[in-house]
Amino acid sequence: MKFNIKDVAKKAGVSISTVSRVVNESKVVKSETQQRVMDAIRELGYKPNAIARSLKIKNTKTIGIMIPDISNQFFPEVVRGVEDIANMYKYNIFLCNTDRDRDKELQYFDALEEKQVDGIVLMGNEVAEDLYTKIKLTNIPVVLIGADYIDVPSVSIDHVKAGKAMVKYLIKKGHKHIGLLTGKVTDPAYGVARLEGYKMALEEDGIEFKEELVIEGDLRYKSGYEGAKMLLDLKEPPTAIFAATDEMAIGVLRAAQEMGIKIPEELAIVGFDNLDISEKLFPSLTTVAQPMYELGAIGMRVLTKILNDDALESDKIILNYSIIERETS
Amino acid sequence: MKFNIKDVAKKAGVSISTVSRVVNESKVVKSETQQRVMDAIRELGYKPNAIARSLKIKNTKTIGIMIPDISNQFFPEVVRGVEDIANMYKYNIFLCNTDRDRDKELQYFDALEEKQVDGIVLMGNEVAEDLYTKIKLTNIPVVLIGADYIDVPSVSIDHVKAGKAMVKYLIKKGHKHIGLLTGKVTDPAYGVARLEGYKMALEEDGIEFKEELVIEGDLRYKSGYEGAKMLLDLKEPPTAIFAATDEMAIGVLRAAQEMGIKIPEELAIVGFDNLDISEKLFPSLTTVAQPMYELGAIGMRVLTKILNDDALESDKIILNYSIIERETS
DNA sequence: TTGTATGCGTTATCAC
DNA sequence: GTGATAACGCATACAA
Repeated sequence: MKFNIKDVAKKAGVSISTVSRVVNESKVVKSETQQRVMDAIRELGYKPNAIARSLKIKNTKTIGIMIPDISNQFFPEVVRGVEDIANMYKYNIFLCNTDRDRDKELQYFDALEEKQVDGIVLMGNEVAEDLYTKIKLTNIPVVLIGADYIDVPSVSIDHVKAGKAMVKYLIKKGHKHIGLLTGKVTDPAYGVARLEGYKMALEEDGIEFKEELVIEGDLRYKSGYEGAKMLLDLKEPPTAIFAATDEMAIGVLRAAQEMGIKIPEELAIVGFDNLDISEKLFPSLTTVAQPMYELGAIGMRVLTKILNDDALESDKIILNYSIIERETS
Repeated sequence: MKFNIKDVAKKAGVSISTVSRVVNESKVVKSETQQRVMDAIRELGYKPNAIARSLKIKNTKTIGIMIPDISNQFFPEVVRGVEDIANMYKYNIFLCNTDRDRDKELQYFDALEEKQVDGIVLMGNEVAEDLYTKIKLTNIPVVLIGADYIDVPSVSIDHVKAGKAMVKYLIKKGHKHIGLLTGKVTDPAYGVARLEGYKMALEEDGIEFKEELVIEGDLRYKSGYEGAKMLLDLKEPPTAIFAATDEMAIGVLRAAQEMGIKIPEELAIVGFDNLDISEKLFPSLTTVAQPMYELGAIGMRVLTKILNDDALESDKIILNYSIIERETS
């Protein structure tokens, strides 16, 4: 039922080397024998065994992608970017959901190494000590997406600048009392960067920073919803809320709408990421767009360059963000 | 920098068979030598080469999953289900986005075969002739998710019954003039099944079927939005719209809200799937829940059973749907 | 309990 | 142009 190169060789009356040559499109084979071999291949339904091939040639045309969770709306778009480019260069990709769990990360990393992937694209904002050690120890190229704080090729956006730009946009709109729903203060991109951008924008415009206007969440819907309720229950509630992710912003939107607050007249809401859904909501969400697909695609492109020993212009690629003004502001 | 079993053997002063035995946790090794070998492994940072192993033992602990598009909200949840179970059984998964493109499907299928995956999970409502031929020809087990119309193990829901149930729900709510936004009439699940269920429900309640109330779309947001506009522009617009997917329903919602139509007082909107976002909208969406995670998880579970030669109770597993009543109806 | 030797399906080097 | 043959890194039958 399943044939190998030997079977083909026998059937075509040639040696396995010749079969190998035609499979690998070597030019030296006489076109007549080539035809015979191709006939045999077709008749037997022969498929080369990529495992055997990989063992010999020491690459697998396979890469791994580690992300926190594919069911979080943010990541599918990135993965799609990776996959499209990977496919273009004939790579297959192993998908690994880590849930930001240290053990799972290490476990998957080991599995990817053992399966001899040619490269790994890594996503998730914090890279734990242990994982970083592994990255430095392995000879498998790793590229980081969405963050740039370790000594590894990466593609990301400038989160501080982006956050700051959004707050400045709000200020220009006349807001002086702006709530911030941020990520964990330990999360470099969605926690510290967002808060830093927020503070910088306020400071530049001489607006006082008020502790009670910033609430730490976990970037998900529920914490956006709950954070908004807290903010909106303040004696002096904000006139605008900046959520660290669109998902949180959707929670804010829902909370505000439940309370009968008019958007954007009584409350402006802005998010971060530009999820696919954000423009489909009513009212549609103002947000800072992260080029998610490009993050993935360019990340993978960088990886292919590394794998081809092509020169990289830079180890750290910074992509542009943009503020998308819609109906919630 | 990269060591193999031979290096470990030398370092530990044993043969490669012994190293192989401790790596594979064979019980026969004397605990003293086992310790020596483990020390050598640790010191060298040895990682077994899964490719070589696979070549020898003829399985790869790898499966492939083919879906139309990971960036369509429906699939990440399914993939997550697959991955969780796969991970539990120590499988890694190749992610393949086919875009419902025939060529891509064939291409990926070939690639998965060549890479010797142990099994394939297939999703997407139509299985093209060519692909089906390949499935029947290969000896790699394939399980189908979300559809059950070919001679392959599958897990899905009863789409006709589910569609019918939703329409009956609408009728019980007092609606007699119900619009249907369906998928392509060639799509077994989202096209024909939805229409069939709709017709059955109407018929049972003696409601006349009106051609102009059903519009064929492509299951995506835009076609929901546009379909809704057409329906709502009718001289006698429907009092309820049943969209074949939540994504379409979100388009309907947006269209209605733009037109200032009160939901659900003036128009009920119901969808299908129960996407994560659907309960977060305002108003939240009434829909029939497809157990997406379970579809994936159980599909993968079936695959592991096949791979272990465990008995399958049934080749065709039908999961339950449920109607989730929320604010749009 | 451990070691030797063979083969998994390829590619590539070297002859012819 | 083509064919033997030796790796690739491992698991395992068999011997010791």
